[in-house]
Amino acid sequence: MENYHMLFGTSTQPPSSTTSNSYNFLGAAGGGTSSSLMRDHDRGQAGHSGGSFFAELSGNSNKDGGASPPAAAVRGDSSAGPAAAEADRPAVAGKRKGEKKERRPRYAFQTRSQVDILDDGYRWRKYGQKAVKNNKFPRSYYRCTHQGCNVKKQVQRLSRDEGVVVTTYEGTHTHPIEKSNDNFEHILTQMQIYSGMGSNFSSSHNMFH
DNA sequence: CGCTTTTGACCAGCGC
DNA sequence: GCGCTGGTCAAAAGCG
Repeated sequence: MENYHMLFGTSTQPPSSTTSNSYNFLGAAGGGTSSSLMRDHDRGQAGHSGGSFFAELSGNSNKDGGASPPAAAVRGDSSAGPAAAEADRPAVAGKRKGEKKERRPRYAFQTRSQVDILDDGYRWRKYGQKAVKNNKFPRSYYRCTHQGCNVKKQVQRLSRDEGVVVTTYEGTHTHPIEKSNDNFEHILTQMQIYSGMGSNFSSSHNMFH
């Protein structure tokens, strides 16, 4: 798993190692103020234009900065649900406890694959699926089944390139991999990364070997 | 029998 | 203020 972590990076390591297409893990390095991550942005346009895809993924942990990010994220809490609703269903007010916005690094990368589910050695449980506006393919939400491991992952296939799957990891695993990541390593080799210039990525050649 | 997937509904943030 | 979009939950179904 070491390598895993290393690859994803921590952004601290500038990709100076090689100018050639390195992995496009958008490291976190948020500006502190958690701007809404890829909210509207061009999103679908991934095809061309500047390398940044997901723009900045939040992740900075500077809580000490004072300006704590809007904790509003935690839904639930009072939920202010009208009494009526309560009768029907306890609403979603499941988690009252604010998770504390622990720094949750996000790493996104793209792969060329026929299947959405890449076996990275961890066990994931799907907890949702939603159709996004610009993509005809739905986005799937996964969560690591390991207890205490809050890592989430979302997988989405680009409509413009059905062969491209965008995977976004959120958080870091606090437990060892269950399976040999040998397989995952293999996947890494096929990771495509096109940092924006269309010409470059094409060199990916097939991964079906 | 246990776990995973599926699916609809709900909720919060943002844009208009 | 309303509507849209995205993210999550939870109940039920499905599969090994």
